[in-house]
Amino acid sequence: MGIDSLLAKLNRHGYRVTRQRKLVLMAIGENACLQSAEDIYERCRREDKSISMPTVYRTLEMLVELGQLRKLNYDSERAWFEPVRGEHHHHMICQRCGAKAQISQCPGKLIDELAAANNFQVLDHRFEIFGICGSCRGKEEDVS
Amino acid sequence: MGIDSLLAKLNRHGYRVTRQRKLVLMAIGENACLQSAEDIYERCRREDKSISMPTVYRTLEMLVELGQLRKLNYDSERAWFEPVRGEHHHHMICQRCGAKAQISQCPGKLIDELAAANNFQVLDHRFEIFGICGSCRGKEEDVS
DNA sequence: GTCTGTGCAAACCTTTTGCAATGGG
DNA sequence: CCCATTGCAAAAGGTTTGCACAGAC
Repeated sequence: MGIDSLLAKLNRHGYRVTRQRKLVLMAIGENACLQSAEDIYERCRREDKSISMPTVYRTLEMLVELGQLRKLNYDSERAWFEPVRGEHHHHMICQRCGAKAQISQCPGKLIDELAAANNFQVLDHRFEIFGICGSCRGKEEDVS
Repeated sequence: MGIDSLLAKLNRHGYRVTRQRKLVLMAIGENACLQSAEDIYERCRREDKSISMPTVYRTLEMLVELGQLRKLNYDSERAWFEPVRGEHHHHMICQRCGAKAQISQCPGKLIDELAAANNFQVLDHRFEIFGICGSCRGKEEDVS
């Protein structure tokens, strides 16, 4: 979904289209991968120094509620956000360089089986792999 | 691993065996499922009111480093801890009542395939299912 | 006796909130 | 014009740290 259709969607839901909301949407759209609120704030400030952190957080919260943004908590440091678009996916996260690669495979079949077996209504799921990415492993070999 | 052998392990690693560390180990041992630092603190205080929150956190950190405790961050509220013992498992978490059921199935095969395909060295992984548990679904039906 | 571990208080850091001023429709 | 939205400053809340004292070995 492009920025314009997202802005139209805000409008349709009774939200006002402001300079700040456009900035946040652009910041998210530029980078398809996981970003922290701080990342998004910095990206917005490159365009307009007057935007504030509370506004970024409030906009992110709104987008999560509208189903346009996914919020992930996989470490205790901070929350991570990514646009909901394209294929469903998960992540492989490098603990050395912080690289976040998307993986299209999902243990969905396993989830369905578990849900059926336990009469559990699934609303969401998390699947992440942590370790050292190929690039960092290459560098390790160079050093040793 | 029982409390005594854990205390012996602390000793072997050069840590002193203190009243507070015994309390934390007992608190963790009593409850096999996920607990927050606050939960563990309260459980300790039932035995001894003098234990402090920083000590609980420092002990939890030590146990994570010793590989005796797993720390999970699946929400933005707080961290969750569980003893590392018994079978490897994941969790189904009820977003209504907070119940945390262990699930023995693990997408390990998928993880191995992805690691091999991407030259990724896997150090850890997360897999959680969120939704409404069977018990809460039952109550829902009663109301409607 | 030595040096690790503890409690207390305060700091930290991300995220949220109260409020008066701004600006979108 | 009205009221949603904003920026600022301050609060919140989980977690960590500095420091002097207590206690394990």
